[in-house]
Amino acid sequence: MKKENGKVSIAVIRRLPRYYRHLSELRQQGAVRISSNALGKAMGLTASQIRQDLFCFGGFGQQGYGYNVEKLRDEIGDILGINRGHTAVVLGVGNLGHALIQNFKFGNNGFRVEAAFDIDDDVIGTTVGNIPVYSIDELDDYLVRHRVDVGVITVPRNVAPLMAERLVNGGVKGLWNFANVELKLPEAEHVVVENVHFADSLLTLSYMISKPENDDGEEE
Amino acid sequence: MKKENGKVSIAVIRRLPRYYRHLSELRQQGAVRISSNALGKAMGLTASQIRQDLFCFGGFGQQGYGYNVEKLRDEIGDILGINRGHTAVVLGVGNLGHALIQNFKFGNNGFRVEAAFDIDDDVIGTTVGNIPVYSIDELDDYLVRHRVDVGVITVPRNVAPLMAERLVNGGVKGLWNFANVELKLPEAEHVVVENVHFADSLLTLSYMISKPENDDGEEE
DNA sequence: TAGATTGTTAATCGATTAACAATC
DNA sequence: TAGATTGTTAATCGATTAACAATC
Repeated sequence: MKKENGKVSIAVIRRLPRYYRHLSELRQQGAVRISSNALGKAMGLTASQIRQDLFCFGGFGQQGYGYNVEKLRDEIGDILGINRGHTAVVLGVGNLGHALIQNFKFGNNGFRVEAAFDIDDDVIGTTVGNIPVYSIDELDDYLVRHRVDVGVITVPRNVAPLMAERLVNGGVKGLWNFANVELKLPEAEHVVVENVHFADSLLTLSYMISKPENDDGEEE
Repeated sequence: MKKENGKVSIAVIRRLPRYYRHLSELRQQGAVRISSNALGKAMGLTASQIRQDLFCFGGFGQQGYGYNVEKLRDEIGDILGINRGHTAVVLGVGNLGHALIQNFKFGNNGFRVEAAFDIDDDVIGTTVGNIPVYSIDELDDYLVRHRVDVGVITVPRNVAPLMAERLVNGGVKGLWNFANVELKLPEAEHVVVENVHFADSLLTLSYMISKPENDDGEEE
């Protein structure tokens, strides 16, 4: 029943986490089944798009019934790789690194953070939310001895490219980049970069609140 | 020469901050002119797309020459609303709110953060990076007395919707939402929400590093 | 069975790319 | 002038939406 042959477009992939989130909420609210129509209404998508998206991975529903909330959620979680025991390390335990380690639920997304690295002697040797903080000097050695899937980059932008390179050389599969630079990787290494560009996000918002020259509604 | 009539698509808009960032870097490196071809190569886009994107807003280049780096940067900054003196307040001075206020360069993106709000008595009355922290109880009153364009939501997800509502009722034009929920606003209020969903981002990365069943390259 | 809703193909729409005349 | 590169229209490609037979 599975398909998953033809490359799935990035647009579809980026909707999967949203499906997952909504289905998780529905499940918590005790919903057992949902139709593509109802899910679409809740998420602001067309039912057609949802069915088309899921069709990329095979059929998870049942005609005349709809989708089982829990089953669909779990299937999507599986597709997203939530059950693969992914590991991560955090580079840079400044404000942002700290915030991520302490507040962000890596576990909910299938990741285990196993170590953090910094240059600041004041934090090296401490733990942040149970995660040990090592000197950045130990990074390369650490990567040799541990399988790390993702490096989280929360260092200042000027050192980000260097850190990226070391992570890639150490064999990580992906970079989660919070530094406001486009990382160019050592070629041909086949490492995926996912950027979280705060500035781009805020500027997009800036554009959207700026558009109407006259601030009184009345458009379209 | 300007156009800007037909709705500009969201895909184009989300590329504008990237253009702005790249042009800023080029300018810093001393570049004076650039062709759509060279810019495209640097950014991983086609020259055609760049010209088409800019065409949405009118012509900023010169045939046979290309684009003046500084002029184009400034024009795009203008389009993005960087010179409108936007103001913002931050709701929630936990790890993330703290990190944003201290590390994120709001000013570079045309925003002035004027206040922060929290429920914790330990931070109320203090300042974080020169920004005063008020009690959340004072929010509504504050919004009456100050023009605030954007509310930055870094509170726990369970209180985020309530905060959003209060901000919207207080007259903000946009919400920059870091809480991992889809905010549904009081209808018809015409407020823009820009989400920064860490979880969605990480799960997308998770998908991309999970795909090949066999971990040895060999794809194409 | 009748009703509902999916899986899946076909039609439409929009975004990207190509092409080229205009012009610096 | 000749060369370069844009502005802008046309062609292509891909993503979304519509339609409907399959089937629970």
